[in-house]
Order: sequence, then C-alpha cells, then structure tokens
Amino acid sequence: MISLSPASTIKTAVTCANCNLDNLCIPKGLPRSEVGELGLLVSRNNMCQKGGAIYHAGSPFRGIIALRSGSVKLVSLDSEGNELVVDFILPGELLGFDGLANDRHNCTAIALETVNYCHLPAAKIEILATQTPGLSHVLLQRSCSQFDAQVQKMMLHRRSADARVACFILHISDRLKQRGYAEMEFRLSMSREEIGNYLGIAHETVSRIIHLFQDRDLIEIKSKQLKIKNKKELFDLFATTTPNSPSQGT
Amino acid sequence: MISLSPASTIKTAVTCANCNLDNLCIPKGLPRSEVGELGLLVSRNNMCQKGGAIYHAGSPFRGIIALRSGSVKLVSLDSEGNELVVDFILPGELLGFDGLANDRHNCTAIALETVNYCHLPAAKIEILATQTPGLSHVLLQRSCSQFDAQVQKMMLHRRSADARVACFILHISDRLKQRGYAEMEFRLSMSREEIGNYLGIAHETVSRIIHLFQDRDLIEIKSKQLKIKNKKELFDLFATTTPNSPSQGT
DNA sequence: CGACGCTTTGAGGAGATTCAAGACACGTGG
DNA sequence: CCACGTGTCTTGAATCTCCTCAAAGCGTCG
Repeated sequence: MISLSPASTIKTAVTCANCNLDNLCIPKGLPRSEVGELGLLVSRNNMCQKGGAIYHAGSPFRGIIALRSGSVKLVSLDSEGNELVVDFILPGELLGFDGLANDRHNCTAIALETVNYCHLPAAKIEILATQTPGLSHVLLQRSCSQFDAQVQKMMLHRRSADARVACFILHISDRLKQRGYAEMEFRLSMSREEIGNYLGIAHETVSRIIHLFQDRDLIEIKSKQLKIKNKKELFDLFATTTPNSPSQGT
Repeated sequence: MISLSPASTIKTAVTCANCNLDNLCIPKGLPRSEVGELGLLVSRNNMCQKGGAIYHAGSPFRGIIALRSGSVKLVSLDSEGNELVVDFILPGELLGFDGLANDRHNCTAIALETVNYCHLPAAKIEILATQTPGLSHVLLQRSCSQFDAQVQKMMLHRRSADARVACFILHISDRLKQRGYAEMEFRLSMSREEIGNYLGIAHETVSRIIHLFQDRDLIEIKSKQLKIKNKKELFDLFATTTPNSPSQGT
C-alpha cells in the first residue's frame, strides 16, 4: 500500500507521527502528543487519477486534504461556466479550505496527474478542535496563509505578462525546493492554457514569453520539461520589470 | 462613551452578548454561553481617525478586529513601495486575518473615515481556543470566507473594466444592505484612485465608467455620493459584459 | 478666499488579445 | 515499428481595450 513510505517493506502503518511530510503537512509545529491524536483521525493513502476530481464545487465540505504526491489544480466556475484556475497545489501542501466557511466547496480540485493524499474528514475537525486546540490553531494559520498567498497573487496581477511568467516559474521552483525536489529542473504538470488562466493571460502569450525566456537563455523548455538556466536574471525580471498598471481584456 | 449602543444612556457595558452587531460579528453562530466568555476578552470602543492606521504591515499580529462604524482599506505594499488595495472593510466586518499565519501583519489597515472598533487581542485567541472551541471554529470559518472572497475578486479580474465597476457598486450595496444600511443610496468613502487600485484599473478609467453609467441612467453620482437608479441593468452589465480575457498594462 | 488634492476629460500609444494556421507530441492501432 | 489522429503548443498579423500623459474643473478645508 503505502509505497511512498521508506518503511513500507515492513508493514508499519504510516501515521502522522512518522510521515515523511511531517514538517510540511498539518502537524508542523504541533506538540508530539497532538500529532499522535491527529494520526488517529486522518485517512491515508487515498488515490485519484489524472483528470479526476478530489472534490467538486457545490458538494459538501470533505475536509482538509494533504497532498503526498502528484499535483492538483483548484478551479472555480463563474456563472457562465468559465473556468478560473485559482491555485495549483504541489506535494506536501494542503487544500480544501474553500469548503470550510459554508460547509460546501466552492472550488473544484482536479488532479493534474495521479495523486496520493491524506484526508482529515470534515466531521473530525470540530472534534479535534475540542481535544487538540493546537491543531485547531494550526489550521487557522494555514487558512490565513492561503489568504496571504492570494494577496501575493493579486500583486502579481499588477505586473506585465513577462513578470508574471517569471514569477510563476520561480514560485514553483521554490515550492518544489522546500519539498526537497530539484529546484532547477522540473516538469510543469499543467498545460499552457492552465498557466495562462492562472496568471490571467492568454495561453498564446504564455507560450510566447516562455520562448522569449528561452531565446534569452534564462530557461530551457522542452514541452513540459523546464530547466532554469539563469535564476538571477529571471528574478530581476520579476522584481524589476516595469510595474504594469491595471489589467484589460477584450 | 459607547455612543453607538442603543442603551448607552444608561451606562450599561456593551458586551458581545448585547451588541447590535451580534449577528454579524464574531459571535455569529456561537452558543450563548460562549458569547459571554468572548465578551470578557474583547476590548471595545477603540477609535481611529481618518487616515490613521489600525495596524501596519510588518508589525506583530494585533488580533482580530470587528468594525463597528466607519470603513477601512486593507493595503499591501510591494517591494518597490507600490500600494495595492487588497480589500475594503465595512461596518460589521472583520479584519486582521493577514497577521494570523505568521504572527505579523502583512497588510496595513487604514481608516477611510473615523472608525470605532472592537478588538480581540492576539494573545487571547489561543486562550479562547482551549476554552471555547466553538469560537475557534467560527474564526476558522471567517478566515476561510476571506479566501472565498478573494476567489470572487480574482474572477472579477477576468472581466472588462465596465463589469468590474458595476460589480464593485453592487457589492458595496449588498454588504451595506446586510448591515441594515440603505442599499440604493450611499457614500463611497474611498477615492477613485483607491477604487481603481482595488479593481485593477486606472483611476481615470473608473471616473470615465462611473460617468458612462450616469449617462445611461444606471446611477447618479455626485462626488462621493452614489445613488443606484437601475440595479437590474447594472447587474446585467456585470453578469453579461463580454468576459474579458486576461489583463495587460503599460 | 486661496491652495491643494481629487476628479474629470481628451488624445495618443502600447501591451496583450483574438483569430487563424501550422508544427509538434503523444497515444492508438494496424 | 510506423502511420495516423487528436489535442496541445507555437507563431504570425490585425485589433482592441485600457493606459499614460496632460490639463482643466471642482470641491474642500484652513
């Protein structure tokens, strides 16, 4: 089963206490004792195939989910059915907060590749709140940091398309690094379309800029495989590019 | 002191239990008993003059704040000192969540007019978590609904400038209505500049569109005083206007 | 009543979009 | 193992919406 665990040869149950994501996932910062309690409530080793939904907008709040492997896109649909990519979630990150306020999800979470995840059911969250206040606080913090991330994303929307793409690449790189993956070379699991949607630019523009970066020797791109060749200049571009005023459209 | 309270002639202390905002503020959905406990921890009747800051980005987390009167803008500063208006907060709404994740605010809250607010200090939040788990959950819900609101705002960024302004007006109207204020006629406490910044468009564009709406008899604007004359058409504009692709800048 | 800041209005320019078409990649089946 | 087809990605050209710059109008506050 738990093939991701280093100790999986012996059938040791992987709990939150010995999870290899321990310092990234929910338990981060929790006292040992509370990690144990959390472990009893979490459902582990759930799978979802590429293209499948972990939860749908409008469905009852499933709970908080921690990605162990694979990546996910979080999308919201407007009244006309247009899709908005709200976020990408990488291994070690949490999702599900969009359902907590109203006990009903208002985003849909779709696997960009086969994913394996842990799941803290909605019903257990309130139980935990009484038994392990520390956990409750961690959840609150995580939720607020989602808000912080949104603020960052909004700031990005004031910049030029170039800067957005540069920032996007650097952001993915950083997050992968935090999780112990290679930071200079990785695979973009999402399509150009999804990147553009996320960044608020047309997919053709994403493509143009990615290749512009390649022409300038900042990156090397081959299909979805990306290699960062000049991180500094990429960062300068992101930090320096003439602040872009408001946005526009057709 | 507490001049906002209906019972203020007699010096009855206004607590969360008898606050006229009770159903809008933190206690919403809390059992009576817990409201009482909350009341003991909240600091009431704090003031802040127009232009003053309730808290600054970078300063230690102050806690959660509930606006009793007046309005506030929540701004974030980028590395170059450019200001981004993240949100406007109206009476009865909460702010401060931007400081919870890291125990340090990453936004600045500035009064757009003289404000009166209640204040649940940061240090008390963890105390409450252990004593009144219900409150803890309410905070988590509120925090997540902030996230939901951000998603809504992002969706708005895909639309044309017209639609954004229409949505902005309707959104303010709705929120005022919820708080029992007039929904069809009110004062915009923020400048065109701030509206534009918030919506991601130039202030000149805001001005042009507002007057375009007036020419079409959708609204009546006089300085900051706004009157909605044709809510339906305004809504149609917001809902129908050709979806606007991504954004651009200079 | 004067000064300052906010708002309005105009003209020109620029970045990103849209539409269209071709290249490429991948998975399927012969 | 290679041909084929679908979907993704790339590239080009024309267009558009909104921005920027500039200046005048208005309101407000001391």
